Amino acid sequence: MELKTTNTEQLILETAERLFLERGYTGVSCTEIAKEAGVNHALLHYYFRTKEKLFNQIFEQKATQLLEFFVEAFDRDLPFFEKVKIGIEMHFDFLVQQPELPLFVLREVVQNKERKDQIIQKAFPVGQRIYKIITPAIEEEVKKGVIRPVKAIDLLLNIASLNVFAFVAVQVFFDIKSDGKSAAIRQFLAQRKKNNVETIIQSLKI
Amino acid sequence: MELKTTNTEQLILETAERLFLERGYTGVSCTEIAKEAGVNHALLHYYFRTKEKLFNQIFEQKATQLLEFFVEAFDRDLPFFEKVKIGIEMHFDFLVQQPELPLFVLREVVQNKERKDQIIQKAFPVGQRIYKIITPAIEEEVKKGVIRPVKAIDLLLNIASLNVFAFVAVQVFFDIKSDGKSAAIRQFLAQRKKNNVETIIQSLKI
Amino acid sequence: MELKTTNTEQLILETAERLFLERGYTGVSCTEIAKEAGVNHALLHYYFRTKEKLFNQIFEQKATQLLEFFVEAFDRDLPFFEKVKIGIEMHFDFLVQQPELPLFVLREVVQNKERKDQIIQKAFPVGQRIYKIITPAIEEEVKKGVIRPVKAIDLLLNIASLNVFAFVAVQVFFDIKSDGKSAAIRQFLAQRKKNNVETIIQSLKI
Amino acid sequence: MELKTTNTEQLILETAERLFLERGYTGVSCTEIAKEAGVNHALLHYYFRTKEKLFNQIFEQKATQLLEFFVEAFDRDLPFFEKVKIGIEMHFDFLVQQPELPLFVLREVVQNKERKDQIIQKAFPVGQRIYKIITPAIEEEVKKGVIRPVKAIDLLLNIASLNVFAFVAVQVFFDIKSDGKSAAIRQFLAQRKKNNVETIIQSLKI
DNA sequence: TATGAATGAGTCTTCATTCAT
DNA sequence: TATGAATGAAGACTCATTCAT
Repeated sequence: MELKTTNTEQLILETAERLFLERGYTGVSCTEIAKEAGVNHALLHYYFRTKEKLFNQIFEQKATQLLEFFVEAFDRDLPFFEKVKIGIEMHFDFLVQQPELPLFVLREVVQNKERKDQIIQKAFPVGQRIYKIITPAIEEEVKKGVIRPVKAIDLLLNIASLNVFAFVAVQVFFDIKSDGKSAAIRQFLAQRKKNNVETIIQSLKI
Repeated sequence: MELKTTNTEQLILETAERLFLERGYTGVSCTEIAKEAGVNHALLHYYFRTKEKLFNQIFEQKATQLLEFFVEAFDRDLPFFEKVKIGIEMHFDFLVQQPELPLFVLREVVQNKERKDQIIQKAFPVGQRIYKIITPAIEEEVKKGVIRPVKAIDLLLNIASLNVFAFVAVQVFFDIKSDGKSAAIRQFLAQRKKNNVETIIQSLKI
Repeated sequence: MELKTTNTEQLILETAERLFLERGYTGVSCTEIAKEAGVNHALLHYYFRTKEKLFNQIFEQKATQLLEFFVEAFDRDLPFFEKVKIGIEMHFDFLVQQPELPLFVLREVVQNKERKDQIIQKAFPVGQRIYKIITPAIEEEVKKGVIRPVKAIDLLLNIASLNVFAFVAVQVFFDIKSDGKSAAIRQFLAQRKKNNVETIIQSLKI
Repeated sequence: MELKTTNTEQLILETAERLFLERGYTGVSCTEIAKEAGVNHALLHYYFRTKEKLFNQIFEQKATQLLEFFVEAFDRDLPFFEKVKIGIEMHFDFLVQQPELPLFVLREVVQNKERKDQIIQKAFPVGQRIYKIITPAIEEEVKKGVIRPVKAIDLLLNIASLNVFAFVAVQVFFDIKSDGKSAAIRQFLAQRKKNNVETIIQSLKI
């Protein structure tokens, strides 16, 4: 809704986003954000009032992205196995762009009651939408005898587990900051992507 | 070696463990630990010198537990599918005891280079041990034509993904602290445990 | 270069100078400096970052003053005995303005290796300059048969000893802070000034 | 008067003396003294009650030594010039044994009103004794026409200045702790000792 | 005599925030 | 819009001291 964001405001926001994603709310100070962005640290409060408000703005955006993209990935009119395959791959590719995203959201959700409530409220409609997409699709395939009966929630959690954990693992095993997009990382992720699709597809078959 | 740890020292350690598991290194202050434990905060430095040392003591123990138990779970002389099933279940049950453990370790590993290196060093031998257990078991089954060819690392990551993520999800969806072991949580976890075993087993079949 | 120093910054600096001169680095706390200056003690760190940096700024200035003035005192184109007499008197008069200076510098130099190295580096060129002024002057007088042969370094140390010690003694025997410039102190110093000139001059004669 | 001092008490005392001489009252902590002495730091309070009391005990002893030895040096039945020469040399040799002593005493006296009063009280009778030794000796020589008229107090301060300052200078120019008794230090001190005697003697002559 | 445990006060320093300009 | 100055609260940590054993 906020149509006009100054360059400076945007700069602060981007810097804060980068640092918060790296080290979380408590791990970053306002002074550091300001210094990194090259602005006076009083300015940060001029634009965002408090650290909490600045953080929440970023957090809300990021959490929303994470959730909504999960739905989008599966919201396609395709044959069932295609839908699942494409969905997993799209979700995975989305995370490639922002590998720090899932752990960032999880970390903060778990640490802060308010944010947990906030995200659950947001997750509920998202969950319903995706549920409505996946449930009938599963039922149809089960009726056709192509897949074994599974609950939609389990399937979705399985996908989320495998995809998200790939990026958590990447952050544990590799130095994402300095390695950037090294060949080793790319290879590891490619393998996990392929594995995740196969694992889910295979696990559904009778 | 340190056979005698005072009651007070133990009390501080336990309090610190609880708080650190909840909110991480940067999210907890020494003053808070001391207050929560009901002791003077100088005492905390008397026993542990620095916050870092206190934290590391806890972190190392927790990370070791997490890693070693994963191996133990699969280090059993059983038929392949049994080994996998029992392994997943044991690992899952272990996490039930300490649902905050995986996110705690992941959080700190990702945030702190030193701790990442520390845990990778520790993870390496553990990884090798489990790899030696699983690889020949897989090969044998593949030869028998019972399972499709999969890499051990992929299988293990799949298991870790599904099990760990169940507890991350629990922390997101439920209020672990106050709910304690509510029926809803128990039910959710029971369902995920069953699902995880089935998903992995099914995904292996040809 | 820094032309503008706030009133407050200057106030802190002056208060710190006064207290450090009185009681040395370890004898004064940041809190005390702030309280004495009537400012919040966070402000002290806002301007100077650390106690060490604040102290060093003062110390360097004071040590430089002390050294450079010693040279200046003797850097005059005068007949030998005049040069010595005027030099001693100028140096003495300089110390009258800042009686705490020599003991302050000596105290910190002896207590802190880093500062010792720092001052020795600074003292070296100063020493050379004054050496070049005094040595030929002595040699000439010796050749004329007016004074006995002495080493420049000994003459200079003798002067420094007598002058500096007068102010150390003043601090021991009198209460410089409350007495301020009492008659007793003035008289004592006048007598020492006269004595120092006579002692040095007499000691040079054949 | 305290006849029995335990080994441990003595050990603490010696350690404290060494550290206090090096870095002064505020520069040393009780914990450090105890650690250095290898004893529990509560023991230090068992023996000496407070840091202040421990320090004062050492300070008083050291200050007394410093003062009394000055008298002793000149309290000899010798011809005037011999008395002065021997006195300077004895005093100088005494300081060789404890080069840190004068600066230590001066530092603490200046920093602490109580200790200043304490030492002045002690210095008074000492001063009188030495005054009574030197004054008539000077008068006699003046009468004989051998020396120019000087005040006893000036002569004594001159001697103290030259001798003490030699050891202050040694601490500034050399690294007394690591160099120990290096050749360079020995040479410097030998030269100063010779210079001090000559300077004083020459300065007295008509 | 000796020590481990405990503490209140104090150390330096950083924090998020406010305000006048 | 932007900043330098200012502050109270909190950060980790050390201090001298006490006390029970």
